[in-house]
Amino acid sequence: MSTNPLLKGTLQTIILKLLEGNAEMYGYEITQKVKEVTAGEIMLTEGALYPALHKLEADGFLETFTQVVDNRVRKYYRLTEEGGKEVTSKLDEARSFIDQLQALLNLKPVVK
Amino acid sequence: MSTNPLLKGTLQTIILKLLEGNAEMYGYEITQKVKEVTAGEIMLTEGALYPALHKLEADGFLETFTQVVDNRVRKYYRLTEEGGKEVTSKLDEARSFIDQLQALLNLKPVVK
DNA sequence: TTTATATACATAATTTTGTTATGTATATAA
DNA sequence: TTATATACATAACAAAATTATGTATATAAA
Repeated sequence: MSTNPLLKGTLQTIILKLLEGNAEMYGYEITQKVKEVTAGEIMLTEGALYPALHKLEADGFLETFTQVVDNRVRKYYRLTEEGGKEVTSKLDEARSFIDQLQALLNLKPVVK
Repeated sequence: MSTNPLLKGTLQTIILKLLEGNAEMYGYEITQKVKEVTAGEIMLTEGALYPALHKLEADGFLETFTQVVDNRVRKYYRLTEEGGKEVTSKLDEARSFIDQLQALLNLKPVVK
């Protein structure tokens, strides 16, 4: 898997948002979902994804449980209550940052 | 000065774009312009800005000249021809990334 | 007058957060 | 039996920030 350098700083937000819309997801599923939604343009690397999931769990934003499917272990993640609040907060930040960035780069779409 | 963690990866693009619209700018001027355009929400740190300018120059995208104003030295930067092409390329990347990110975060504004 | 703030540059130490590489293990299609 | 997909994890490394520090001048405030 390969990634975009612009991803920096947004990975946690992406994970949290996906888990807001999906109740529970496992790591590999997250990589596939991101690939699907972005038509293959954003591919999460495992070296970035798993440490990010571990950190979100350590921070109390995610909780986990495992399940064996086809003799393979899946580790499912879901939002904690704290995590639910964090989604809102991170989304606000992302929204604001995208606005400012578009202003700086003159990419602001003209509202008709 | 303080910054947004989301800035990661976009600083060079911001610098290049500002220099596309301004012919020549010096470092401090860039920090002020960014602050102004983003209503103080994005503040470039000197520890990020100056190394970024030096790198863009080393890469051949910017050229410099100095000027003394009020007994203080200013180092002006302007785009090289190579730099001009790089702006287009970086902007395309940024545009695409913002699109994908908005899709993932469900922030896509509804087109009316 | 001396102190804080603004202007103007630069760099070193550190931290964050990625990429790349490697490892383990099972299932399935070629 | 070999490659690819599924599924996790971590170590070595690199990029790109933050934070801290340093130099120096101009100007407004205490």
